[in-house]
Amino acid sequence: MVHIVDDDASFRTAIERRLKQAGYEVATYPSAQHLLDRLPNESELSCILLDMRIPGLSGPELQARLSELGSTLPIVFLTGYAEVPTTVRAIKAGAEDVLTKPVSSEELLGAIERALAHHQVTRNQRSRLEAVRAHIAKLTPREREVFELVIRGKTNKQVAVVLGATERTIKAHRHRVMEKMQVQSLAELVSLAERAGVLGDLPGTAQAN
Amino acid sequence: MVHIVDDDASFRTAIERRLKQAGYEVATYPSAQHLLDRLPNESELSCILLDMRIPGLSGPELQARLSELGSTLPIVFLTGYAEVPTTVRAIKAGAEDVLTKPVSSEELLGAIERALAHHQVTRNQRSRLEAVRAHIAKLTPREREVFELVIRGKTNKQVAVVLGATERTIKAHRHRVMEKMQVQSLAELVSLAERAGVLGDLPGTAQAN
DNA sequence: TTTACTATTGTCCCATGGGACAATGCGAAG
DNA sequence: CTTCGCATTGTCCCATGGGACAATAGTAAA
Repeated sequence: MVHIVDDDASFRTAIERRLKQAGYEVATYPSAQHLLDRLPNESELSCILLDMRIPGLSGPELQARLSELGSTLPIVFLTGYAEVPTTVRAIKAGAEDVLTKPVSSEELLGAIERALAHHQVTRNQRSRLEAVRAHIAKLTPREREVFELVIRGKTNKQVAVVLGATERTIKAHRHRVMEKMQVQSLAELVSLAERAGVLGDLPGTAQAN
Repeated sequence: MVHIVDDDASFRTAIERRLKQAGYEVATYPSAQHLLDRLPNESELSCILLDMRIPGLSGPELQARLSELGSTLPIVFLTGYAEVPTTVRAIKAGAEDVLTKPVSSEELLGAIERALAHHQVTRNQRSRLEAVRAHIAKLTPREREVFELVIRGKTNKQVAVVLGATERTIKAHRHRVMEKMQVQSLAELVSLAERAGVLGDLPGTAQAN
């Protein structure tokens, strides 16, 4: 599935025809706002073919907006002019590719293939991450506190002191944490936390210049 | 410190003058090979100002070469022509920025500032990573095996079975692993392993399309 | 008010982790 | 041949983790 955003109707249909012929499903949008109004389903394998210069929200602006909304849809930009600074910003902001019009079918299809392949990977990573975060979200405030300390290597006793509770209590919370996070060992718990970005930077390795 | 690679001598000296005036130390190289011959010190805060088109190894080729060599020096490309595909590749390959000639002092100094700031961060991350890897490298083969299993949540008993040894033996190895890795808890050990990329992808979350 | 969730703490008991002290066997480097 | 690093295993003992069973109390929702 490819989402085409371009204000030029004849261009849209031309590209649409090319992509459909290549076996892709296509949805077209005359403006960024049209796409925002019908946000593509994140879970469907797809990418966005986005014109850099369009009336209303510009391509990069739409990219920023989607990013704010947490979208991971890969974006392939199309631009009529070879604007290096814009290209640099777009790629650094995560665009999959930037193509110049007129674009050959080879370039176009290649870029779209890469974008879709990339989306597939991203989507999987994302779903794992969200699964972990969902589990964390189900922890009660107290359990969350215990969690934070446990993954940093604190023993039950140490956690008990910090949180002003009995070791026995911490044991109970810890047990529920392991349960809710669906892990069998401390190692797994730390792995998940690390991958979910719960553990900030480790102290002690700071380095001035 | 800024390393300038450009085949045009007059351009080199012009830029050199501008940068020195802005307070930077400068080293110039007439070709990619000259820079490779005197590889800049990774530990010094610096960046490379690299012309895209130079005789011999091209800019992107030098970039690839440095990358292979494990360099993390940030690269700011300079190009006389607005080549979008090349720009895209350069940025995706990790270039800090791509500027078009003629370049304003504002652009140039801004890009260099960002590159140096980025290098500072990268360098710190890198030194931490290397410290961890250095520790791992000091493990004996057997200790390494124990390490791999322990960070995946295996108990001493389980490790013992897998490696065909007594639980007591594993305990001994494990003890030395904790010692050599300089950590006090399993949680820290897992954190380090995770950050060093020792733990591959977790099984069980695969997802087909 | 009754139910449900959360936080808290206890005791008993067993499994596991980890330190102390000690020893054996093997292969490589000197 | 001797020294050194590595792998191996033992016993004793204590600290810590974790399951089972049980209970109290406050708060918020139904």
